[in-house]
Amino acid sequence: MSNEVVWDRPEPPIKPSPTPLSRDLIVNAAIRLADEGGLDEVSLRKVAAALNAGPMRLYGYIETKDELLDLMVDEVYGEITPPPPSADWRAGLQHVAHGIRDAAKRHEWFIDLLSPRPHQGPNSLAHIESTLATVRFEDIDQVLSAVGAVMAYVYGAVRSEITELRAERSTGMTEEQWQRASGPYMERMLATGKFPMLGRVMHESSDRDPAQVFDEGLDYVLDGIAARHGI
Amino acid sequence: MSNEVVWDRPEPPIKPSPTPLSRDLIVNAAIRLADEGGLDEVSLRKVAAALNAGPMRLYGYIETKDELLDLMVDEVYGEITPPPPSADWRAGLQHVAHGIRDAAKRHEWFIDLLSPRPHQGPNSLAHIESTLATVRFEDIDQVLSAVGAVMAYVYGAVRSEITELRAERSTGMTEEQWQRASGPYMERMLATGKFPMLGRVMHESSDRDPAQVFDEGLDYVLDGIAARHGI
DNA sequence: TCTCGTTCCGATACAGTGTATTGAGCGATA
DNA sequence: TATCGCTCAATACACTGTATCGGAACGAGA
Repeated sequence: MSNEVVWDRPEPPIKPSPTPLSRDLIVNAAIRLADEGGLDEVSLRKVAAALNAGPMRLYGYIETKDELLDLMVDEVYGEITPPPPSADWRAGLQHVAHGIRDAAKRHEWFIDLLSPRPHQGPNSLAHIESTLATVRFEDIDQVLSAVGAVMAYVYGAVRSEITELRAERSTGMTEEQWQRASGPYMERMLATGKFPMLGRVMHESSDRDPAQVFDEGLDYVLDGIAARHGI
Repeated sequence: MSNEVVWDRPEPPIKPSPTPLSRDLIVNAAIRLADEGGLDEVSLRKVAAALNAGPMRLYGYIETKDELLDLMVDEVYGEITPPPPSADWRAGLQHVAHGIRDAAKRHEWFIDLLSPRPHQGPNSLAHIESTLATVRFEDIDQVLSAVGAVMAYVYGAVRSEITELRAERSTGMTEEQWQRASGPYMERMLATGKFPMLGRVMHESSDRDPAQVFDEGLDYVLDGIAARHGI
C-alpha cells in the first residue's frame, strides 16, 4: 500500500497565503498604518508585514519608499471632492479649503507629506485643476495669484492646527494638563516680564472654536482678493 | 640615563584634541551641515565628526536629536530682527513676514522643522512676542486672529516657494530642463484635455518675481484684516 | 514524465540611523 | 598613595531603506 499516511512528513512550507498584491493594496495598508500610529509606523517592513509579505515583495510594485509616500498623498487628494461647478469663486475656494482641512484631520500625516516634493499624481492634478477652474477671473495671472494665496494660507493654517493638536496630545490632554507639564517653564518665562503680549494671550484670550478661527483667517484672504480684483 | 628617548613607545592614543564642546558649537556645526547638504546631512555621527568628537559625546550637551533640531530652529529665529517699535501693524507684520522668508532662504531646512512641534525656545518666544506687540489692536482676540492668519500665509507661501525651488534644482535647472525631464509625463497629461486650466497656467501665465508674488499674497491678507478691523 | 528556462519571492547582507550600556582613563580628594 | 567620581569613547542593539542572489514554482518542450 503506497498511499499510507506519513505522519511526520515535513509540512510544505505552508505558503502563508501569498496574497496577490497591488499598488492599491500596498498604499491602503500604508495609509491605515499611518492613520493609526503616525508616519513612523510606515516602514517597508511593517507595511509588508501587514500584507503577509516580505519587505522585498513591495519592490515589485513600488520603486522606492518615497514613491509610496507620493502615492499615499495622491490617494488622499482623491478623497477630496471638487467644488460644484455652480459655485462662484469664493464659495469654490472655501469648499476646497474645507476639503483639505477635513482630509488633514482624517489623516494627520497628510500635511507632513505635502512639503517635500510637488505632487504630480493624477488625483493631485485633478485637484489643482478643479481648484483653478472654480476661479473664473479673466486674467490667468490673477487666478494663479488668488489660488496661490488661498492655498498658502490653508497649508499654513492646517499645519499649525495639527501641530497644536499633537502638542496637546503629547503632553497629556487638556489645558489643565498642559499647564502642569510645560507650564513651569512658561510660567518662569512669563514671570521675567519680557513677554507681556504672550502673557495677555495666555490669560486674556478666549479659546475659540478652531474651525471658526480657520474660517476667519480664510475670510481675510478672500476679502483681500475680492478687494483687489473688483469683487 | 633614564631619560633616554624610547623611539618605539606606543603613541599615547593621540588625544585628537578633545576640543571643549558646547551647545552653541554643536548647534552651529549642525546648522552649517544642514545649510550645505540639507537636513539629511545632520546625523549625530556627522555632527560629532565635524567637531572631532565621537557621537556619544554630544549627549552630554543634548538630550536627544529632536532637541538639537529644536535648538537649530531657535537659533534661526534669533537671526530674525524684530520690527522697529515705530512700525504700525501693517509695516510690522510685513517686516516679520520678510524676516521669515529671508531666513528660510538662507536656511532651506528651516521651514521643514517648523512643523513638528511648537517652538518654545527663548528666541522663538521673543519672536512671537515682538510679532504680537507690533499689532496694537485693543482686542487681544483680534490681534491673535490677525497674527495667526498672517503667519499661516507666510508659512504656506514660504513652504511652496522652497518646494518649488527644490524641484527645480533636482530636475536639473531651468524651465527648459524641466520641460525635458518631467515634461513628457505632463505633456501626456495635458494632452488628455482633462486639465485645461493647468494647460493655460503652463502656457499663458507669465512667470513673475517670486518676491512680488509673495508680497501680493501678503497684501491680500493684510487688506482683509484692515477691512474687518477698521483700518 | 522528465527536464529546462524563466520568473518571481524571500532570505540574507550592507550601510546607515538614534541611542543604551559599559568600561577605561584621569583629576581631585581623603 | 588609594579611592572616588566624572568624562569620554567603544561597543552593541534595534531599526531603517535597499542590493544581491539562491532557490522554489511553474509552464513549455521532448
